[in-house]
Amino acid sequence: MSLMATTQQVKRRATNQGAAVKEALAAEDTFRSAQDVYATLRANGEKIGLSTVYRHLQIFVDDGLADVIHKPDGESTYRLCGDASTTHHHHLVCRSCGKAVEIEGPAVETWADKVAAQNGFTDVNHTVEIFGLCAACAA
Amino acid sequence: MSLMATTQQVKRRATNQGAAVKEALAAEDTFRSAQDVYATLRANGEKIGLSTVYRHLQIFVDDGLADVIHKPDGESTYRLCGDASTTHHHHLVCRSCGKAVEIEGPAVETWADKVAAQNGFTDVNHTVEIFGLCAACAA
DNA sequence: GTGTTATCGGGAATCGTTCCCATTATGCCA
DNA sequence: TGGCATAATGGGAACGATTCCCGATAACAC
Repeated sequence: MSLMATTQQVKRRATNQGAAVKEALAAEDTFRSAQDVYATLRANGEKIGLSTVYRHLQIFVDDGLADVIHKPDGESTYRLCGDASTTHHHHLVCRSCGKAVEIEGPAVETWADKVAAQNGFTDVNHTVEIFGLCAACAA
Repeated sequence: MSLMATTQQVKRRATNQGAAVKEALAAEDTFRSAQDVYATLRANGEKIGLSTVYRHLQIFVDDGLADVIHKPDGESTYRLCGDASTTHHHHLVCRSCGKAVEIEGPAVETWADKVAAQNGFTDVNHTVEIFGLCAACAA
């Protein structure tokens, strides 16, 4: 994103399901799919529907509480990332286990904006994700 | 990609359909979805099935003739990019019309590899796509 | 030509995600 | 504290992109 970084939170109701989803995400520092989170919650005996999981994940993203990564296979994965005030950053993600490390690359940001401007592009944003095998999974 | 840059082409049969798909892609310098290409071909009276379009697009990717971009909405889009020997590059893509400009950022490549190495990640690759509105679409 | 076999294509199947809507539960106010 | 307005829920249907299956078709070699 580049414009509208407001992230204005709308009033929302506190529900068990919402808390459960957040908790599930908070439990791991990996990017997890909606289906995955749903399965985990159900396995824990949580009473929640798939729609609700999707709903909350999207809300977290809208509120700037979570980041999304679209895996090459098309699946969307989510991960809580600090709070809404955290600066823009990217991720180094393990292809195998999903574990992610937040990284920053100021140079990339400016480079992206410059290149876009040179080509007459406006309203620019970019995606930069680095995939690899973490030390643990390499074994 | 970082390893396996071999791009070994298997012997393939020359078919009208394969040629048609390549032609359709070659006609525009924009990233286009399989559905889009299929619709265009059918509109042109081409006799081809959707499966075949997907098949050839995937073949182009495997042979290193085309690049893929997974749009945020999950749709995959394809574009012919020089030939297999072309160097690794990224794209500046118009969110609206799909028009793409090939860009290079040597600094980004080295930065990505360095960051990954520092965190113990191996077998690294990365995706860098810049989205924006091209001058034409901004109007 | 003829035969072998890669390729085609249409429809069924899959998969992630969104939509719909009657039911439930939260938060506010009296 | 009780009751109400309405946000949130969830299960199943709907959807769109992609893949799979497999009998029919067409390339290429001899």
